[in-house]
Amino acid sequence: MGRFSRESFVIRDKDVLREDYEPENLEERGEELDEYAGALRPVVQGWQPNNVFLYGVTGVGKTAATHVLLNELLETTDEYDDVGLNLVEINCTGLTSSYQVAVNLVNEIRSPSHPLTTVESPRSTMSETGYPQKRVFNELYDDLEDIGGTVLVVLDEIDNIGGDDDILYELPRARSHLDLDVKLGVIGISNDFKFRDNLSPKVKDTLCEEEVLFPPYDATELQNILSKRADQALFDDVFTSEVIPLCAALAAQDSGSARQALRLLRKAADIAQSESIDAGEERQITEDHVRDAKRAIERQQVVDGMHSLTRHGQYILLAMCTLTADGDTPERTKKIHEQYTKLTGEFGSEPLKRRRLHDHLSDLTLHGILEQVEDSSGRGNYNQYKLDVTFASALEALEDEFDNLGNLRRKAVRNGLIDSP
DNA sequence: GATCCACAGGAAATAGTGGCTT
DNA sequence: AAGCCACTATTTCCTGTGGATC
Repeated sequence: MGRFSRESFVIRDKDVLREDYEPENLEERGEELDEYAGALRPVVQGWQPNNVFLYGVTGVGKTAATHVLLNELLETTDEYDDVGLNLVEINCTGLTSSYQVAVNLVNEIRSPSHPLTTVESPRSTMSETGYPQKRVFNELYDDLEDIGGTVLVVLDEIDNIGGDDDILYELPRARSHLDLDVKLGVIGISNDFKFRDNLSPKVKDTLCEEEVLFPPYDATELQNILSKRADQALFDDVFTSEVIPLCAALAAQDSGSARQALRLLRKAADIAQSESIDAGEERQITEDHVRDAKRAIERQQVVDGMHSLTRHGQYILLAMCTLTADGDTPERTKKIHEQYTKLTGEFGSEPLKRRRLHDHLSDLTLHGILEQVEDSSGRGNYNQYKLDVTFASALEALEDEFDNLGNLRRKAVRNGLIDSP
């Protein structure tokens, strides 16, 4: 059997398990779809669209529901001459300000692949910074006016912009204020329930006309979703009867996210698949594969997180590792700062101030690399931190970034934290 | 019980980088 | 080239908190 055999044992169609795969029918979201569709109905009549806000944690079908409904809506409006429906959709991941969202909207409209780009006015895209904010909004209005008809602007993961909600104020304003010939609707999709509360009052009034809540899936719903997907993606009888309930249960406990559940199943299938190839015969997916998958996914996320740290983030993680090797964790921020300051000295770089260290530490905590621990000394509510990943994986990640960690590794071996290489 | 200590974390200012306009 | 503009990372300043201390 060759190393690159095309034979596939477990997986029939891997695409069906991919994160970006969107089924034509969305399971278990009947009520939400009805409510959502109701909010979009004015579009069919050619009326001013509602602004719609969708709330729910990641992986509960908000984006999928949007695509399902908007496709239906496009098909329906195609039947009528008097409604010209156009869509502009962007994902706001990584965009931290209204300014950036506006620039990305403009660029999306102008991107050559966008169906709304007209041949007559091939405007060039804007750079991400440099213009006054006013200018960017004006360009956006101009573009929207050129498109005309009914325009639905979909802002996925809009909570990324945090408190800076200018764009949400400006977009609805564009339709009434600039007497444009455009019927404009905004669809905002947020993973964060609190996002609504943080919006300024002027935005809340106009924008939150319709809201649809997407609750997390429970284990039963996840099982149903997974079964449907597994039927397509996997060969028959390649998994034991506990596999799907287990994936569903693990995901339901944690996030209620279908994305997470599918990720587990896919990874478990991957593992079983490569075992099968090694063995040269089919190996069923088992509970153990799912548990291995869970571990592998978590480890990968943390390792990715560690590699994307800034230089000082790495110093701080290194400081935490040395403290751990000395058996001193959990440790108060003060001691962490001392250790960190010593380390930066050794590497000939200036240490950050105390305040900034706090930010880095809570950042690392947020990414699951450190864990904040209750202070046991009885004194005040001070923060203490310890590694929330194995020492081995932290050291491994750090060794990719630093050269001289031999001492640290030896000390860790002496203290039984890791095995000798 | 008033005061102090040591820290957490918010808000605003600053520095450095890089693009845009005139 | 000068003067804007926005971004990110960081520093400075400051308020609040809860146990410790007097």
